[in-house]
Amino acid sequence: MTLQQFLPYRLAVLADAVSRAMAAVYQQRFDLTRDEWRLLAVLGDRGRLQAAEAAQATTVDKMQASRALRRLQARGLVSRQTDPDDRRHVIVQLLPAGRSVLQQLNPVIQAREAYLLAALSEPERELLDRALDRLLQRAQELQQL
Amino acid sequence: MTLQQFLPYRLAVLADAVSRAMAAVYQQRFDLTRDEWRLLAVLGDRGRLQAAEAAQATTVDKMQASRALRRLQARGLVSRQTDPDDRRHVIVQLLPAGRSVLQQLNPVIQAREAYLLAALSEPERELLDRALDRLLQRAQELQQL
DNA sequence: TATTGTTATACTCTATAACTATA
DNA sequence: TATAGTTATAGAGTATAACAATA
Repeated sequence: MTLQQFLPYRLAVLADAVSRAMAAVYQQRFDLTRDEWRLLAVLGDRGRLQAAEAAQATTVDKMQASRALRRLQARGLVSRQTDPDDRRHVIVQLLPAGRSVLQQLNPVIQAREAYLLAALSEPERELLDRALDRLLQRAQELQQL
Repeated sequence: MTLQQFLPYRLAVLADAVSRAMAAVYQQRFDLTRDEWRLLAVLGDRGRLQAAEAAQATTVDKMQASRALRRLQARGLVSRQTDPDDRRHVIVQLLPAGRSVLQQLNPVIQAREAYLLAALSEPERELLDRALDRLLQRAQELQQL
């Protein structure tokens, strides 16, 4: 067993390095946490969502999502309103200030992603794409044992 | 920007799932943390090391490594001795009890890794191997900006 | 009785830096 | 003065479960 060749270790080291490279952008420029950024990104992409939907789409658990959304609301980046049709639901929506943050962040974030992907040829990218999906599926199967 | 297609997000989700699938093994069977397991694995592979070398090889920082190694020593899995040639150095070495833990863990851990990799063909595995290296290199470049 | 979201709490992890001893 | 390792400490993140409001 060589740790340096062990796939779980390599994935952890890579994900950590990539995550830091991205976090540096949204932390330094807008003082956002990873959860806050993910929630903003999902709201930017999919519009109004229930809190639970936003949590699921970002793989942030509902408790952390609740706190992150409250911070985003306090900063005027999103709105939170109880759904009149089912008053247990909270509808979350991006506000103009939140959209502005995304519009400033996205070019930088996407440029960094593009720089990473430029390490690979197009066929390699497609294969990586499929490999990540398949590995995730198997990892989730292992977790359920 | 779709979070679900964003490479850093996908890597984070995958690494987390894979990490949990492995941690379940060494946590439940031997009450080891991730850092403790990494240090044991490196010591099993490379024999006696200075504390700083062990930390570097596991990407665990020296402070966390110091604590993890003390816990491993308290459980009788490793020994820590000041190097007589330079009394600032601490030499860490796997003890028989530590080797026994590794011998019980490794087959299970490696079977899980093999199950993950069975999702890919041999040429795909080779490509993934190179892709992870190249992506890591670029991620580290981005971090230094 | 079940569901959505919030609150509480304890625990772990992480980051920064100060400190000790050796060189 | 620099290095290896340890200790201290505060802050962030995580996990579990209890709770209130609503259905």
